[in-house]
Amino acid sequence: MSIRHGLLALLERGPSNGYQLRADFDAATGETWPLNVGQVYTTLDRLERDGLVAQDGPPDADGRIAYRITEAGRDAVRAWFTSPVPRQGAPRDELAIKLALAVTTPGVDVVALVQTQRRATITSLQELTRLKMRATDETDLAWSLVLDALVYRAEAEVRWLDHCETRVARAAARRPDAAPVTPAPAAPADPTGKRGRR
Amino acid sequence: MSIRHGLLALLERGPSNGYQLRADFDAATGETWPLNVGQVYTTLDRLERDGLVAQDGPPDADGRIAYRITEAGRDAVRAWFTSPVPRQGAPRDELAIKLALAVTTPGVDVVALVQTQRRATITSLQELTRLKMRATDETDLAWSLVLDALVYRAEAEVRWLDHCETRVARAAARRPDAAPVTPAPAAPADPTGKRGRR
DNA sequence: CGACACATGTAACACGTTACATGATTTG
DNA sequence: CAAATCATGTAACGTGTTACATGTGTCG
Repeated sequence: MSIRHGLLALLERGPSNGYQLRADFDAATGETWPLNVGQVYTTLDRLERDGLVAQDGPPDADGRIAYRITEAGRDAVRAWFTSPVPRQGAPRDELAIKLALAVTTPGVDVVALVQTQRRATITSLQELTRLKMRATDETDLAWSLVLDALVYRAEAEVRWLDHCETRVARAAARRPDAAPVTPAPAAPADPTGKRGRR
Repeated sequence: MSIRHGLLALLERGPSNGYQLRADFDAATGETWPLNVGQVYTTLDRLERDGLVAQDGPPDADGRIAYRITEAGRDAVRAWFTSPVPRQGAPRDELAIKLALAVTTPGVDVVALVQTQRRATITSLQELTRLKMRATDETDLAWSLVLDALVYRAEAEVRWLDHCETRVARAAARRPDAAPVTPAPAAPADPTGKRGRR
């Protein structure tokens, strides 16, 4: 839904066409999440269908089709900007899920997993600081803030990974667990199941 | 893709059926991202189509259809657990996009936006600490780690929001900008900057 | 009996991605 | 001329969400 709202917000700055909107969107987020052009057109169609934007006259001499935001669209933008992003609507965190399953799956080297991820996150963190040198406050506040968001998140991820490592180590110490590597043949797996957790 | 891999990982612990898998998935993540049952069945179909799982015999007396993981599926799980989650494949951060567009859209009260979001994040942070009291290391390590991930992320978000506020204020001070807000009824403007937290 | 948990599935829809197709204009 | 850029669009596919339909078994 970020694209919908993003395009709407861009259109509040004045009528524009799909190609231009895409460029503006990419510029605003510093090409962090590049936007496919086709996506822009389909999204514009849906926005028009929902009455949030309207074509601003016929295509011009160069074939450009300008869209303008409607009153309903303006309301939607206002609502978007004045309401917080819902916390429970947050997308699934792949890394968190992976770790949650790793610690409950026998034969997974959780420590190695954490280490690998940590290295990857640190690397992207370095990449981010390299990018940040090019986006100073002056030139592009928006992009700079987006980069900061990624940095803050990555840093939190590293801290969380370290936290996980100590927690896992502590849990492993508490009860000397099974063999740390995958044994080749499969487990028997109790067909009488029926009872789950909870 | 987290669901695919999640179900695969659960199946590596032994054959199971859709209903049970859903319960296990929810249990592993502490009902943080509840999984729709129907989704499980369609995902199992796709996994079977791709040769990563296979039906483990005919339905039993109670109508249960057990699936088991195949060798290819085992490879996929191993690959998932041994490779880091790609940083550039990260989903769009709605909050970051919103703020990036807010600072480049005239007539948006960025400070108010930040404050509103901050309050919401703090609230969900409190909710999380409340939940954490129920998930101690002993009872459920996986859930506890997931909650920690959310906490770390939320804390980072708060820090980032504070960071944004000062950055925006500094930028606004540097160049006295256009009309600050849509003049709704009682907008107490507050040119002193709303400084106070942290 | 009626309600509820168990268990499987389908249909409709929204969103996103990739890839391709079509033209007009510019430029080396 | 050939290639790149501008600009619009369509098709196919994967994934996710919600809602509904169906049937069995259990229990108060």
